[in-house]
Amino acid sequence: MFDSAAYNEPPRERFDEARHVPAESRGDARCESNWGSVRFVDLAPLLGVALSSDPRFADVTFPLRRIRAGEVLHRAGDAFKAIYVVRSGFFKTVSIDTAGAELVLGFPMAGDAIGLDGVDSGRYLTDVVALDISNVAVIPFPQLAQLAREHPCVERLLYSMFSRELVHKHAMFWLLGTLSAEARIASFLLDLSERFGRLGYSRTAFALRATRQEIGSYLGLKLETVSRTLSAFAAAGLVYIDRREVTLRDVEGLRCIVDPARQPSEPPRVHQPSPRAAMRASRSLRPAPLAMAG
Amino acid sequence: MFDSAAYNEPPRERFDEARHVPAESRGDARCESNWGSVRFVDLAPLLGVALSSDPRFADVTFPLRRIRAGEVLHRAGDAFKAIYVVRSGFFKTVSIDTAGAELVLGFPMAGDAIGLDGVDSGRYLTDVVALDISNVAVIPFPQLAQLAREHPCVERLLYSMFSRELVHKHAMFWLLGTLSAEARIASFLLDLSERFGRLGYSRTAFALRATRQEIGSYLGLKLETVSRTLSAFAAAGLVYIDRREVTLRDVEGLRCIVDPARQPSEPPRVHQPSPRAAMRASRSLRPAPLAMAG
DNA sequence: CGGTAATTTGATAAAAGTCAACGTCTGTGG
DNA sequence: CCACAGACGTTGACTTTTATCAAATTACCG
Repeated sequence: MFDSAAYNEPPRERFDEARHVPAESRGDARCESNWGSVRFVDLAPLLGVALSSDPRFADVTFPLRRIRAGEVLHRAGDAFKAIYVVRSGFFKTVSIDTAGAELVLGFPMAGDAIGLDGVDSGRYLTDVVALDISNVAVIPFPQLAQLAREHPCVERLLYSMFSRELVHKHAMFWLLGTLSAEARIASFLLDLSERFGRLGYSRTAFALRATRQEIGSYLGLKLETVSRTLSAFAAAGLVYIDRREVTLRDVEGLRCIVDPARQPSEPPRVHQPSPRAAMRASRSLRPAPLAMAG
Repeated sequence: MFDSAAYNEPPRERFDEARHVPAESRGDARCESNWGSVRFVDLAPLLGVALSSDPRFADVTFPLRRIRAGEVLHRAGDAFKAIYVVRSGFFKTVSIDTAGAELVLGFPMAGDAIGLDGVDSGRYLTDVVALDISNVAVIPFPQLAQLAREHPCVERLLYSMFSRELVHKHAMFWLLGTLSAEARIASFLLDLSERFGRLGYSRTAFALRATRQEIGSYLGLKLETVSRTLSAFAAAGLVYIDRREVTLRDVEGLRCIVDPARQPSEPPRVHQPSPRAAMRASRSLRPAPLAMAG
């Protein structure tokens, strides 16, 4: 029913074989010798927390795992053994419903934790697929739980990871429950901008790793609506779009689309109509702007 | 902007005064002597978990708090000191956005935990308002965290509470991202039915404690759409509705509306058209059934 | 290079929102 | 006890938004 089946195919095995890693080891931590490891204390800053300087942490390391675009980090139903902390790259988290339709739940990137949804049942609830070459730290959950029992700072780290899920939940309720298609997409672009910026990348020029369909699934929209809205944003001068490359040209304008109450403020350079006026204009490329409301 | 302001008003204080509880004590645990307490081991079954028979649990009790309809359990920004486990009653969890609009995030009822969203930041992120007279156990979080460190079963309880939030998150993504208004409302009714049933109440007759507006906010719909859809369900014979009293007359039919792939199966008693056909018919009470698609 | 997936765009239909009016319940105070 | 105010709910007419269907174009992978 879905044409993105390629993502769900097992990746070609010959690379794994070439590295003398049995295919079955995908999904667990045995591949550590291949891709090195990272010290816990070095991982913590990425997660936005500080670990105490307790010397016992000096020895704690976690294996790294490299994932190529299209490969699966874990699937729904796999045994939950570890959570993953993304060090680089880009993923999609998806759930396949009873009818086989794919629902994108999130786009984890560097600094995000993956796999917490398996803690309770002992099985992951989602598929996680890399959309770009990625690198993750594999954190065996029993080990993390033990560290959390012994160290208040790790306990707080664990709570913080859960908490981010709840913050994301609230943000998405708001997005899906109250925003128009335009506002959802503006919000999505601003969110990516913020996240890339926090990681040290450009806040205004970045690549969408996801297809229009994946973006639409995440935002509760159809792919055509995503495409049209991006085109309209481009026509309004808010962004420049070249396929999956995005350049934000008027961040404040995008913010105004998310929150109409916001003052349009002065545009970045040359004279322009307000972002919302420009959107209205570019929208009515269609028939005629008969904007005389009763 | 919102007419449900009454819920956000502080409840009349004279009752509190009559009980010699200062108004400031709403929101913390000082009122324990008024409403008794509950042993942890007696609370656990409600949460769907078993506690070990460790004798150290025998002494652990938590204070109870009674909340009347319209009263606030906690507000966004309040200091996070405790989580609450609902023993009886019905709440709404709401977030107020920058424009002052209210967004309903959930309807906690018996067995649900409230307040986990404060764990990370030390402040609750939401307002929680009782929609019915309710009774909650107040679980000071530092105490729970300590128990979790010492007892694996409490640790798992804590993970389980977070996990339920994630399951709810996925379910709501799916609801808000992929379902029509009809399917959302059918899904909502079935969810309430299931939750009431699990608590030992009727699965087919219950009261909506929330207004149409609150239900709509939760489901990402306008109150008129909620009202219309409930009326259409009633016209199709799927439910009987009297104001906030709901009787489910065709649970299987509601399931078919949520998941059209499902076989309509034989209707409960007398001959009826398929639920979806009935819905189509009752919908086109409006102009005429000109159903000749090109 | 060729085939497939991804994207864009248009025309149209369906869904849900908006605005408006009216009905109904409830609790309060005369 | 009844009248009334205000919140809640229902329904209709109409508009706007988004989905659907279709077709053409472009990019990417092998």
